[in-house]
Amino acid sequence: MNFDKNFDFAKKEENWYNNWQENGIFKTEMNPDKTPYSILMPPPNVTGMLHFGHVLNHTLQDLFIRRMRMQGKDVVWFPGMDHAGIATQTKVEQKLKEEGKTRYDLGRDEFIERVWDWKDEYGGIILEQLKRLGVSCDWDKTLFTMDESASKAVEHSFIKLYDEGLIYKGKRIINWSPVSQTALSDEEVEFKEVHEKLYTLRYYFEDGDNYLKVATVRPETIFGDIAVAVNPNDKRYKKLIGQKVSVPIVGRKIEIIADNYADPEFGTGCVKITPAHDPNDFEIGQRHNLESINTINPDGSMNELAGDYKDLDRFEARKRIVKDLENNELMEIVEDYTHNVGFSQRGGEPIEPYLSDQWFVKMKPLAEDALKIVQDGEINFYPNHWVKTYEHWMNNIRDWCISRQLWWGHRIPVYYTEDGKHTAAKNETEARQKLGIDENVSLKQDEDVLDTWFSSWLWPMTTMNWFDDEGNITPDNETLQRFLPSDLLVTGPDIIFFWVARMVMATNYFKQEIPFKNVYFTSLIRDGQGRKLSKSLGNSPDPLNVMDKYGADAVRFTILYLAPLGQDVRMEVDLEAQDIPSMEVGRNFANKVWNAGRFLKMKQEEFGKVEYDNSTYSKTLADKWIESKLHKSINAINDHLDNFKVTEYSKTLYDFIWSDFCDWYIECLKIESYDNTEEENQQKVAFGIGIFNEVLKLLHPVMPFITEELWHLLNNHSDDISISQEQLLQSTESLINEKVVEDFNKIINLSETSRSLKSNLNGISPTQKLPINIKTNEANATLFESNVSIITSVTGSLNVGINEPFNETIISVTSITNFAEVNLYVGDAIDIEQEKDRLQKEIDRLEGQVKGISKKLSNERFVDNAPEDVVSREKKKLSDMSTKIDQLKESLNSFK
RNA sequence: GGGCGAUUAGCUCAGUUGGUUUAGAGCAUCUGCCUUACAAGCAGAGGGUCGGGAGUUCGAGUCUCUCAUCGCCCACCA
Repeated sequence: MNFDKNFDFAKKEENWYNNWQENGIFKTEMNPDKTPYSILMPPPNVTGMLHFGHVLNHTLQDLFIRRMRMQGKDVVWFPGMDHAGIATQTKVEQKLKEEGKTRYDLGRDEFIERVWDWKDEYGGIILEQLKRLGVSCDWDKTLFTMDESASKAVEHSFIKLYDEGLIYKGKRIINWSPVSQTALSDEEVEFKEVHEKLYTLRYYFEDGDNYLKVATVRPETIFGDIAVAVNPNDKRYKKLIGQKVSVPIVGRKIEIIADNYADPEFGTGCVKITPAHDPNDFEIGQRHNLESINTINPDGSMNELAGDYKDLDRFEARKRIVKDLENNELMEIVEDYTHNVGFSQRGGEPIEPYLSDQWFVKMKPLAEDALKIVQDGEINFYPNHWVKTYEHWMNNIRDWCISRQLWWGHRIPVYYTEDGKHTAAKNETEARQKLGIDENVSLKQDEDVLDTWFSSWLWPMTTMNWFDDEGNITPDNETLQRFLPSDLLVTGPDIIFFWVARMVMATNYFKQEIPFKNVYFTSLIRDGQGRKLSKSLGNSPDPLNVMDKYGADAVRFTILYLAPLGQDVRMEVDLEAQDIPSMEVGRNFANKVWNAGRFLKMKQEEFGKVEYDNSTYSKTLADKWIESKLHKSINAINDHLDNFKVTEYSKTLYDFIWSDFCDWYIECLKIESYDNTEEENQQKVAFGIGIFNEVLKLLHPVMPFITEELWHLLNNHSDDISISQEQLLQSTESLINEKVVEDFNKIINLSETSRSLKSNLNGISPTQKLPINIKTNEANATLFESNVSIITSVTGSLNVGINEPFNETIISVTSITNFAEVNLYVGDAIDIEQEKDRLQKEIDRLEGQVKGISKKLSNERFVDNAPEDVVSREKKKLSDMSTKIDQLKESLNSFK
């Protein structure tokens, strides 16, 4: 037999993936006779590397896509890649730095060319890594967010929003990254608690004797001070309003103004107002018509207005100023102070609130519909509690800063005349038309590019050919018509605002559609200490190493098995070994499946391969039982996946295959084959393989490789077809036979009872075969007689008597089940006192329970209020237990 | 400050609308097995006052309130 003892995943997984691609197994069909099903794949960053978040994410998506394909749906799953503005530009700039150059040395056009070169050479490694995982998307449809079609979509939507008044340019306080030297959106800033100092400074009045105490954490911004605010109701300062004080060191005179923003309870109740460096101060400045003085350069150093401190980094400047204030007795007090400061989510550098001209999207009008869509249940979130987070964001939405001071990205399609007139347009010609100027007037395009998410929010449309490859709008094309909205989006809750919410807005605004019907928010994967697995923490092994060790199937299975809906997953990691030991769950399971297949193949070769013929073969109890179990499992699987309960789906498969199919069905097949003719055995094995083929299909969506291999080995299929083209078995209610299940459970129960009896006896080896006798009613007796060889084998008995007269001459031990009394004839090798003790304990335990149930039943309120079936169940329990107690007492007495 | 989620065996987690004797599984532990698909396996065993308290109910791991601890998100008063 050409069948290795273990599945050679290292070789086979790669072979099968190549095979699938060569044979176009994942090609989009566009078959109008089938029901459409689509999943919107989140595009990874072009700079990205595979991490366990991707593994979970794409395993889930692939599970649903493969399953739907096997349910006869016309599936659409398109991969893509995000140009990742800042990340990519930073990568290339770092490379240039090694050559001793900056992007300014190259100029814009040449720099962008270099980025494209970089992209061609290093970009998109992650897409190759995803193939290792086995994802079955249509690679021919891969879209890059900088491709012509996607870029035209960006341009089109910008112009439309601009024309309709939803995009505007304004001078605002934005989040500035001094490292990347660009603006960031609010979502890209993370607040962290920091321990700093609170400095109380002296702002002297014009008399030169008295001073106002003003607290600040940023003394370096005094150069931008324009006023001091006090609360109008603060009695201490009421009469000072309108007076002037001088800024320490600087000496400039500023006015004391009244504003409710000043909290009398905090600090001294006086706030210095620096509109260019604080969002709240900016608003106060607007209210009071104050000037804004910017004293910091884009790189975070002080500018010429900071006098002696010019060119110092703002933090260095702070230290010096503090010292100088102290030396000049301008410092009242320095206290420890803990507060929150914004950091760049990407680079981790402190963010500078910075006054500058930027482009914004007006979000309120877009948010109204987007909120309603989710509240009305047009889009379902799994788990549902994320709706609250979504609502909160939508209700408190702020305008989105979309301009970035970068070169890599979609350049803002706005053209300016020299005198400052501007409009958004596809090109200069269109701009001239819109501005009503003639072609001699020179135009300049905006220098900035758009936030990467500005192309991402169009993804549901751009991936479906909203614009074609030549850049023409094709809103009525077949893909969009049939597959928008997508059926499912699988993503992490960390990008609910960045992406999910904005896609709802954009798709609704531009296409009057919802982008997707269901959103599955994945678990977060954490290490043994509960920390998120992340590159920056360096606490994550490379998934590729883990797959090398356990196989992609095992990793896929384990991660679904361990990742419940809405709960984070903790996995112990071994960084040194680049290992996640819990992956053994999947590996062991894969091995189990493999060996079940191996056994069936062995039997097939032993007896000869035939077609299963249900007219000649008569099914045994075990056959009917496994069929019932299979169809029940199919129902359970459907139910779980309809509700996105993937953990339960994988547990159902695991238990069915391991406990039912391997532990019981295969064992029965072995035993039954001893008494069969060869023809019967051929049919029996063909039947068993028939069941196993259905199992493989059910398992294929989560373990695509091993199931493909086994399906081919057992059925001798040629390599150009795939199990993924097969149809999943539908459950047939008539094959679910509860009587059969009940009967078979009795056999299982007999087995467990006698094994347990035996292994708890001193002096008897568990492998020793002994005679047993089963006392039971007539119906059960018939059942057991017709399955006596199975019972003999699974109970490990020498022989099995059914309702034979009790042989009192041989010492026996007894166990009482709900339907039978099992006597194990042990001879005199056992410790009788120990056995008596065991029986007495069992009697005591049961009597305790009988007492409880009797009490319950004598409670009138229980009998009157509880439903009838509950009461009768309790009554039956009571009588069953009493019978058991009697039987146990009887066997106890037999020792006396 | 506001919101969300968690707390069940040594560890990681199940536990469906309250009602099945003894609250389940995997891992780990202990005992015994190389039984001819699988030692990545098989058989058996031990281990839990379901975070604390109160309440509703005939009946609570499950519903309500409260407290505690942990995690996450949002806001950001110098």
